[in-house]
Amino acid sequence: MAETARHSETRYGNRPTMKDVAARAGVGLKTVSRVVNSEPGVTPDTERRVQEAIEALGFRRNDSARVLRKGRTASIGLVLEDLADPFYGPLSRAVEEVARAHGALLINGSSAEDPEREQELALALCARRVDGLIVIPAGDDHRYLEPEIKAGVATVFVDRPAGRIDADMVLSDSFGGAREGVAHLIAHGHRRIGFIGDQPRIHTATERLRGYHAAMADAGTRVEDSWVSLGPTDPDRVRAATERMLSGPEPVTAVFAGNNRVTVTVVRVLAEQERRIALVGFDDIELADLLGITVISQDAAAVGRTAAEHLFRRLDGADHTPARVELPTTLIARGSGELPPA
Amino acid sequence: MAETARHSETRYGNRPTMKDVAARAGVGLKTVSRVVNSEPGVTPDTERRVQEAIEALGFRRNDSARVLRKGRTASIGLVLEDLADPFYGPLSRAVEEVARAHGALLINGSSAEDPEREQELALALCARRVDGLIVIPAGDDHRYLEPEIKAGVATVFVDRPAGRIDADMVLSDSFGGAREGVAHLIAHGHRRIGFIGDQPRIHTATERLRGYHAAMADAGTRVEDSWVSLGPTDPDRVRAATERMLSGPEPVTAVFAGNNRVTVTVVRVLAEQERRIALVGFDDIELADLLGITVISQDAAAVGRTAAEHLFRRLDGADHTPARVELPTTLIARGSGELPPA
DNA sequence: TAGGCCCTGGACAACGTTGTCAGCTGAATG
DNA sequence: CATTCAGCTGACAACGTTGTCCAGGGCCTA
Repeated sequence: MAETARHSETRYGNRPTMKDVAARAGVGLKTVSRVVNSEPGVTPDTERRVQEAIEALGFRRNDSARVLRKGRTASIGLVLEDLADPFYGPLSRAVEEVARAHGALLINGSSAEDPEREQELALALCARRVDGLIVIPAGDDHRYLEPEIKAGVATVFVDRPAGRIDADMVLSDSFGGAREGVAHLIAHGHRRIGFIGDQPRIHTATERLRGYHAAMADAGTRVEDSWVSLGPTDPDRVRAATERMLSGPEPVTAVFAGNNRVTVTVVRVLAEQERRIALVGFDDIELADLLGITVISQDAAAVGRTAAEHLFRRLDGADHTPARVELPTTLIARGSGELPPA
Repeated sequence: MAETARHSETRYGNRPTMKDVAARAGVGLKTVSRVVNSEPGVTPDTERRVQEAIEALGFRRNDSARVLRKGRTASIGLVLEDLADPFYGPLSRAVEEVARAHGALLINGSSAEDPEREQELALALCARRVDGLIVIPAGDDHRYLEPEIKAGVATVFVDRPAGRIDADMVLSDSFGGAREGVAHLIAHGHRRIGFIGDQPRIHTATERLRGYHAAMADAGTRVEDSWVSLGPTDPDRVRAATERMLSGPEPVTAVFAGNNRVTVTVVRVLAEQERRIALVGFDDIELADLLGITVISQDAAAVGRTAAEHLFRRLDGADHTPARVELPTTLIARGSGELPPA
């Protein structure tokens, strides 16, 4: 007896279906479908009757059934690292705007920099049959997406390259940006320059480190091991790393911060110092202008927009070979990067 | 002839179905279903054969069909104002975490403060049959959601109250927070205090204004019309409003900023002034500690978490009457709010 | 007035999955 | 050796929608 009760409660409160609407309006099922989809071939009078029935019953089309029938979901998935990160907010929003322009919804999730969670999320989105997928890689092996891509899920990797798979990518010029930033410090007289970046398994982290080394090499400047620190970007570690560089036998006179989270912490630590230490950070930050922080800026919104547009171009049938787009960065001088060595 | 070609290309690259897997593994359809859902009653040997077929064909379950059959989508919708706003990032992330803990995906969209777009989005999510809906209202009439709520979509309104409908809400104490912030300024000797807030149709904006008036009245302090400015929070308008208050016949000595966007712009304008103007802002901001900005902080993550937990409690069957939760705010003194009148 | 055409409306199958139920096999039991 | 039972397995319907196709009726024309 509990059987039937449970049943009727479970499936979303017994929502009315087109069949119910049809019955109430005294028309055929298909006619309701035509009205709901604004298809031609329905008399104004019939349409009115159907609309009234829809109104009265509180009917709403079940898109799951629609998707099942049509094959397209009009939705795309976005797997990013952390929705709460100020870099990804604008990126996500830009993707959403493009999706909206194409009549698609956005489903997104955060991987929290965990490769397993990235995979889990991406595959869950594929199971929902998103038309396309934008992934900010946490892991470095994306072969698990091969069947999906082959099956037609338009996929674009963003911010970091895909691993062991040939696919579309939209990246920022991490190497060039870091190189320019460090060269900027060198140009202002610095030689002992620290680098604090993210974990080495993250591509952008190693690219930026590579840029650092390139700039130092360009200037014929030696690099001490103790000036470089890669690892998780939680405040505690970054703080410790910064303080270590500032207090060693050969203390640095400038720091290059590998991303926005690092920059924020480094700024705090530097504010506590007596010496004025120069700083250039990768990624712009809100209010950085007021704090006078010199940054290498990458346009998160542009990255997201580019990726999404690329994705929809793919969906619209263009099946050129996988493309790799690299967007330039901009150095914005605001003071902290122009301080002379102390 | 193009007919068949178009057809076969359209539906997502002819993905394999359970039927295909069954055929390849030489088993029945239902057995594949059992394996995919880890249901009991399958011989290890059979399971292996099925797994191999799945592997070989690159099969992935079609969740649309599953949803159609089962009635639950294991996903919730979040309609917010702007994903790129630093207040909503953490909120969204908190919702996501709770959803994840309940095995649900998050679909979200930005209303851009447009009531029509809010409705469009919310209803689109309902058509996808999300199990629950979290809405940060842009409009002030949510009767359009009545049939959905009646049909079983667990709905929670956040940050601002629902309009003309009885539903669950999770709010911050805008009135109390603003009152405390303004009282703080008064306690530090200010009498001519400006208020810059969002458009009056936004509930939190008027609540905060009410708090401002309450604090001023508490102190028996007169309020000039020219000290109050409500409107869109784009930098240009806020800048103009701020400059007007600072240059009138009775210039203010302190400003209360109605939200984070306003605060950011006001900080910029104040930095250009010769006089030191006191400031308290509603919402905390990244790096506000370094800039010494005193704020009324509301915990965005806590708001999101509370709302999501409430939603899932609803889904789990608790059908108490609609609840209204109000979360407290915290004043964080950092210097800008403690400046004496100039 | 008869014939043909267009316009509207409806019956039916199909989308890919899961729930129900019945059949089959092999082992355990009388 | 017959019978029962349990454990696997598969056939079939159903979920709610849309595409296909056909029927009926009104209107125009010859």
